[in-house]
Amino acid sequence: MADGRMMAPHSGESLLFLTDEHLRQGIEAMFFAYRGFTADPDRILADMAYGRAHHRAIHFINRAPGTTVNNLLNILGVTKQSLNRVLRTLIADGLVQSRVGRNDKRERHLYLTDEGRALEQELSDAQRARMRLAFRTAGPEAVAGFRTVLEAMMDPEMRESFDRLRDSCP
Amino acid sequence: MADGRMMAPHSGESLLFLTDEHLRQGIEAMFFAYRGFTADPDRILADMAYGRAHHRAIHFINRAPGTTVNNLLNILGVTKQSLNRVLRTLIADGLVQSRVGRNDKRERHLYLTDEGRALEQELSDAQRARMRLAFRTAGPEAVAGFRTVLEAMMDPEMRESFDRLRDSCP
DNA sequence: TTGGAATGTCAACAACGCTGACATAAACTG
DNA sequence: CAGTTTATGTCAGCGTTGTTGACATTCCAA
Repeated sequence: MADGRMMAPHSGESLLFLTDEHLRQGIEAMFFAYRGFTADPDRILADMAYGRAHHRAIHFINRAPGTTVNNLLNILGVTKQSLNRVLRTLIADGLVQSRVGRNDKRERHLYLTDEGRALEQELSDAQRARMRLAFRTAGPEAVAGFRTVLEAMMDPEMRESFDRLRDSCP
Repeated sequence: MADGRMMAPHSGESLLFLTDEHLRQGIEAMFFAYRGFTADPDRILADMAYGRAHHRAIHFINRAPGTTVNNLLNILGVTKQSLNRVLRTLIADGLVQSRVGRNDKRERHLYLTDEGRALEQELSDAQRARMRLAFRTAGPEAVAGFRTVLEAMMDPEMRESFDRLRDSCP
């Protein structure tokens, strides 16, 4: 099977970081880091009737107010039925407002209410605090490398969503 | 609320990468990259009756053969009841073998069978291939930064698990 | 105007987190 | 050494969130 250790001699010292052992460490680092990444919002949400799916919806509605259900679907990469359940509770609880489209009445445009924005703030503050500490600890060059590798790890469509969101905010 | 933009003037140019906008990009990068990270194994597992939880169990049993249920629990960060359901199916399907402890008969030591090792190989090959491509695209310095930031993002206990696993393999 | 495509909603099911109750084995205590 | 406490693992049941299937509404094009 594809063994990184086998190819190192061909490629010289500069590719030693591609041994299977290094790749496995990268894989495990992703696993453990993602747990930390979601830990703080998860703790906040556990007290309410919400979960990680609600957080994601709230995050991206805040990021792109007026977005449609379909658009949100593509960003989140779940089925509309799954998203719909989450949106239903958020709307019922008054965190999200859904407005029928002006031009196309099939579409629903989504906005956070004041209450929704407040929860979004609370969640992002917690998540940003951890990210800020990690970034500060690691330093600017490490952060640049972090972002480069993450972008290279995305599927092309996700990469597009990511770039589009990035470009939409100055 | 904690606004990175507000603190930039205090800290000078070297901390500009800590603005809320940069942090949010880091957060979204984690989200999209993790989707890519799990996409390939998920595709393989979807055809079987297994999911991501089975992959994680198989991965760490392979990494530390003979580990106990309790030990696996601490690494995976789930409840033993949740892990037990996964292990039960893996044992029933002959991918994992569970042996009663010699010294302490309460413990169960876990090993992959040949069949289990085969699935592990298939899953890691897919995941490593993506990681290898990302690492190669990004280059060694970016990879170093990637690992530095991820380690800084972990909770201390996860960081310990990560280090212990890393040190256990030369 | 009618048939198909797009959008969103409702219903039911599977994977996988969780808590609670329990059996067994080990360890401690009087 | 008997009785209690602690540790480990198993079984049962529930909640969140993913899935597919069926359907209503709206738009658009033949």
